[in-house]
Amino acid sequence: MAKIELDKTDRKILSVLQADGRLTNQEVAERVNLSPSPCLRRIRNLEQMGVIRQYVALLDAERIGLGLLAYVNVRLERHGERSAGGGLAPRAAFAASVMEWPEVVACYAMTGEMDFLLRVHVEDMEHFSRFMMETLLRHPAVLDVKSSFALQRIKDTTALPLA
Amino acid sequence: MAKIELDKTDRKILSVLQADGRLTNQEVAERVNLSPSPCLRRIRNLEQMGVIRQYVALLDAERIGLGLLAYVNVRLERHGERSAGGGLAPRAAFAASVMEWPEVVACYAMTGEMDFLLRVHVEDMEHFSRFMMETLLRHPAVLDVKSSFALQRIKDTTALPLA
DNA sequence: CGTGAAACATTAGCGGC
DNA sequence: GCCGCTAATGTTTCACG
Repeated sequence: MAKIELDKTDRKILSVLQADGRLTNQEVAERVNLSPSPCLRRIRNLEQMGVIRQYVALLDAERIGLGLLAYVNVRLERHGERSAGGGLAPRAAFAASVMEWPEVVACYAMTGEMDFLLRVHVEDMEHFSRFMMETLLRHPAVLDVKSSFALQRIKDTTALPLA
Repeated sequence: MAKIELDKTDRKILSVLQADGRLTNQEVAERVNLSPSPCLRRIRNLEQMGVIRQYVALLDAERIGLGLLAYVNVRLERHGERSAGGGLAPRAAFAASVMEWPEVVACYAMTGEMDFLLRVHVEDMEHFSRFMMETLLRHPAVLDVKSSFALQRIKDTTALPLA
């Protein structure tokens, strides 16, 4: 959880791996002007410290049939921060449900009037509508929602700035 | 851009690589019950078709010192959808600027009252404030903005649902 | 940090279902 | 068409200087 100090070489390595996570260690080593073994030691260290969280393949949403991207603001019921009946508080119950819904790829608790912001990938508006009616709006913790739909992707990168 | 047909094996491969993008071809092959060569051919094919867009390393924002995540709604000036002076229209000018700002990791044009939704990673509130005052609000295309800050990450995955 | 060598992975060609 | 074998080439990953 704490911030970790990174030297220039570490940052170069991270920048290279943020752009291509499948580079061979040899290629990374070349690009950061190191020989393979110290480079590998640094990479393993960055993995160990949790600076590198994961390696993943990124898919093209449209090519796998997910043509609609929505951001949904959710407001929860206010009553029962501690449930009387022994159930979960609304926030915990909602968080648990979100983990189960595959179309919700991201969910953050936020400041402001809305409690949560969801990123939702679905095939089309019909599927979105079904998800709303049959799942999200039926959830007992949900008070109301406001949805917006992506018209155009200007930029979307997983690469964080390494100042 | 078009949707691509995937059989069960392709979907298994994608699901495995979305969870770990550095698996060796041999390991992928084992998990999908294929021998290495057809598995590799399928993976290369999925890359070629653009279903797999990219392989990346995901970093932990906090551990590299980015402790604050904001979502910023931006509304643009309405006048001059085509600029008289030969400059870019506000939307195009704004999009071009967004590409240059490293703290903005995502930007979508959206339906609704706000024109754009930005995801912004910064060190702390002071840096956010500086980014607002000195960069975003100074941009000639920007009319006004509304910011919300992430209090808690419930879920955030790059893995898309493979229905 | 760099070198070298063993273990392991990738990938093209070819034959079979 | 798609699968699986084999064999050459390239990569990873140590112990050690």
